[in-house]
Amino acid sequence: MSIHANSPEGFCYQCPNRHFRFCHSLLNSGSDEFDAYAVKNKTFAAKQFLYHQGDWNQELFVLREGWVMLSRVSEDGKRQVFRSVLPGEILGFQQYLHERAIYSAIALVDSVVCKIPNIIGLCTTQPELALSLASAAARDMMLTERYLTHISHRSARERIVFMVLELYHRLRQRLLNKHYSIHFPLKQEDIADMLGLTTIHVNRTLHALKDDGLLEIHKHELTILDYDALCLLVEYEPEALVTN
Amino acid sequence: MSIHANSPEGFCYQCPNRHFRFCHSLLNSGSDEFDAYAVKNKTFAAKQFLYHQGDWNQELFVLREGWVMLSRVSEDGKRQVFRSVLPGEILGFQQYLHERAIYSAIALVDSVVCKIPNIIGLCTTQPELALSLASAAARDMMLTERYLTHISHRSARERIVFMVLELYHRLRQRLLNKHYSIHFPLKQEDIADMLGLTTIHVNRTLHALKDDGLLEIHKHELTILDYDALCLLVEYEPEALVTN
DNA sequence: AAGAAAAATTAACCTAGATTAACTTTTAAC
DNA sequence: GTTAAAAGTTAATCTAGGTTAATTTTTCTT
Repeated sequence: MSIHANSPEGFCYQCPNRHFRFCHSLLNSGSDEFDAYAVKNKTFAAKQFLYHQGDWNQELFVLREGWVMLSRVSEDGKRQVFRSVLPGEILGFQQYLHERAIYSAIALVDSVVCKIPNIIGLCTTQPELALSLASAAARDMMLTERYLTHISHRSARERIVFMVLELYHRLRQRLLNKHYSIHFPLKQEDIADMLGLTTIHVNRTLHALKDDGLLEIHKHELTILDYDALCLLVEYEPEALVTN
Repeated sequence: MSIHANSPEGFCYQCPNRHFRFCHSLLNSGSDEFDAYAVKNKTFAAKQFLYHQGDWNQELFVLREGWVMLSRVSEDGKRQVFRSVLPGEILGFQQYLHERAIYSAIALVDSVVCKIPNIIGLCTTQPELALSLASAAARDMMLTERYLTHISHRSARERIVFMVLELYHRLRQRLLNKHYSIHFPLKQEDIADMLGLTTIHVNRTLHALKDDGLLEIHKHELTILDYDALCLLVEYEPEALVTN
């Protein structure tokens, strides 16, 4: 007997992400096929890996709370950080194409993820769910394409500003900002590996940005000091960030 | 009365892409809901735009033959080339998220595209189709993420070699190579705008690659002269390129 | 609270690739 | 087949960001 996930007994009932498209699709399926009790939620401590590159992992996760970073270490030891996964976003879908994960997922802060069992099976009976999966994939695609644009053609300063603005807006969509501040667990080395810079140059540039009164990172807290100036600097269009 | 798309009368019947996942899903739906005659195929001459950035376009295309390039011009006039769309690949799904196209699609050679009408409606009744759409999105995502890795952390030479190897493998999957050669319509300026380099430096680097006996571009034909050396140079793993 | 490890910072120097400016070859148009 | 425009080529100079190396600060451990 399955309990409807929308009922107060359901684990999803009080989840702040329940209105985002993918969760919404899961919960509001016409039938009772989706059982919120079947969602195994799991807590990962900071610095714990959800999975490693090369793992044979076939699970789809939704990040309920926390901050997960996707990165890959290449043969020559260099590390590429792909992107951050923020609350309400999906991870692990890539493995349905490759049998093995091409990157590792690490929790940067204590995080809670929901493992969605048998997503393919659910999609088979719920086309709307499959479409929201496609939609989530397309959104991630867009984020990544935007990164590519802003990273391959821009200066170090612009790269950093772009990254900051994007994370800020994604968190603000989830109401996870405090005015112009966000909790920011990325180390300078993470920023460097994400943007293709050296930690030394990231450090230099962050200081310059602070001196110019644009933004500041202090004790894992990032504060935007001059929002308009930052948007102007990188032609940032917040509206391009669709909600999912 | 709809004619089953798999029948010899169907436009798809003799399409070389019919076995790729998305087309396969369209054609092999249990029902007769998908009518291959409903597919409007359209020819675009070289240099013609399929759509422009900013267009309000809600159509999903499959590229039947040719070569389409996705690019965007930013406020300051710089152009970013996102990627090439090759035969059998999908384009236009991005617009289901944004109402407007964030980039332009231009045919680099004479191209034929199939416009899939009412894809959302079809997905509603055919979950398998929605899943293959999600799968295609995830594949494109992976291509783009791979680009990101290989572009943001690598030298000009490595960037170019990576791009070449990837295009070569994608075309080879479609049997569109001639031994180690492919038809290559990208101009040096396109390569530069794709990789975040200047045309001058692309030129220099291409000459160096030719002098080193690695690869050669001549009259829109690209020839890989030393496949193994190229793969070694960028740690290229062809198997990472899933078929879709 | 002390010690060790991780992260951030600073400075000196160096190189890959940008910039500027011609010039040549190829392609397209009439 | 001529001409104009586009694409490709070459060289000289310059700079953003990399490299190396050392120091300081912060964060974990016990």
